[in-house]
Amino acid sequence: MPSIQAAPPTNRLLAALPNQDRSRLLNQCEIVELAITETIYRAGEPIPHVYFPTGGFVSLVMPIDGDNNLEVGLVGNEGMLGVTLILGVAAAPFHAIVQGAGPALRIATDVFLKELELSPVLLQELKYYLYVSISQLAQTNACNRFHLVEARLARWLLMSQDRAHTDTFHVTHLFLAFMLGVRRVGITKAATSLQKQKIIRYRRGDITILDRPGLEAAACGCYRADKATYQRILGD
Amino acid sequence: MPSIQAAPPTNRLLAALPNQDRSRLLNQCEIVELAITETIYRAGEPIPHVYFPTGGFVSLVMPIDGDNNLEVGLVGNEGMLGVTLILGVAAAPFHAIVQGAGPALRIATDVFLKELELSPVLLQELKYYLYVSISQLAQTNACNRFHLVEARLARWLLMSQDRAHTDTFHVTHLFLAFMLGVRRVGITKAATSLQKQKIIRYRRGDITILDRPGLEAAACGCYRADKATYQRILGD
DNA sequence: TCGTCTAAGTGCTGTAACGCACAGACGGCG
DNA sequence: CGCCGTCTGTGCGTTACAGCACTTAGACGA
Repeated sequence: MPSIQAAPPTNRLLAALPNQDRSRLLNQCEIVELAITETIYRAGEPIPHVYFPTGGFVSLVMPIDGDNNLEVGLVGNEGMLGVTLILGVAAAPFHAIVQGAGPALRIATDVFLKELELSPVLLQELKYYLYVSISQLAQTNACNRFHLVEARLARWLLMSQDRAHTDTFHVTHLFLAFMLGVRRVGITKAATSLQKQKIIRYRRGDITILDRPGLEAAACGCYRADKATYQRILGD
Repeated sequence: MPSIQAAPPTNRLLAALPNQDRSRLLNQCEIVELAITETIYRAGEPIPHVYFPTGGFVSLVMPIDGDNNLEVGLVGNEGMLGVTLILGVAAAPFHAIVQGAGPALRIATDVFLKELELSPVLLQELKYYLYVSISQLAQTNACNRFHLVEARLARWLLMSQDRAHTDTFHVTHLFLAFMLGVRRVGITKAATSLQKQKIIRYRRGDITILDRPGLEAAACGCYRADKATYQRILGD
């Protein structure tokens, strides 16, 4: 494992499979590099491939009223893109937009569906993952309603750090505003506050997390709640 | 208490099944009366029965921070309670609280799971329903973020009317505030505005819808979007 | 070296919604 | 009948965020 820094070269869903199922699935995969801002799925359109991110991570974005967007989920090496295929629907429910560059394993949809039939363990695991995703969707819903921008920003940074496996990543205030459904200035205010507390440092789109415990304290409980749900359903 | 004389005696999911599957399922069902404010599931706790409402309807409520709650879904005779069981998880993801009194068909969880294995058509239909529920969860998320209380109240009234199958139902401002995650006074303002436009009339908890087209105009596009999604995935 | 671009900071005003307090209004019940 | 609890209406100050405009600061290429 030629790991640079902390980035594990694996996807957690795949890692949990029995050896035989995993190697059969891996044989069908190709490694692709996710490019930042790349749109992988568009809401309502067919899903051509599923992805198991290993290094990159991807936002799930719900469009509304034509001109607004809201991030409703984040997928990294703990999850997969296209899990709703197990429900027998070809169309993606949301946009999927690459948020952090990095590798992913990719499989064509029809091949994936055949593999699902061959591996009950894989199917059950993905059902669990879908359940976790549903719970987190509802958690995010309530979070957006009740929590302040600063706490939500802190939560977003924690989730991104978990998926980026690095302390520094590139994301502008404008893009964060887009993701969290607030104005850019709202992000500027919240980020400035976090910076004054020496929790983060940023410079022209490069954000560095300086004080992870401080960030966890600044975030709302939703971050811990999400992790707990994942652990409860998918933990080993 | 609203009368349910207009309620069709059927559940749409069950109605769509082939005769043989439906009658086998119905044989295992018992008819129960859902009482208003009754809690059917608590988030995180096991699901003892699944329900197919025929006349009553039920709110799905996400608890957050211990003292707040947010409605994330509404289930009437177009859906079912406990659909996440098809993912192999015993625990309910949200609270389920009866919103409109009326009958429902009920089956014990273990019996239901056995029926699922016997009826692939039932399973596929519930997968579709779960997909629709996920889409609506995201829709509600974005709606809560971007739309004003009055539009969201209008949407809620439309959804409730669809599920109550009557123009009048009982719900106080306080309860609406609880459901929509706003203060009671916010509901009072929005409801007063709708009443001044002669779209609704209410009196001590009894709300009557006077002008359904007007209500649809006052609601945000999320109402239509939800219906379109249901129709696209589950329509005949 | 200079113009241009993009990211970020600042200041202003407007408004949706909150928190609270209190007043009327109706209905059930002793 | 009168009391009380529930439901609704209203007002006032506060907060969080929106919308808009403008400035500052690096980055970069001609």
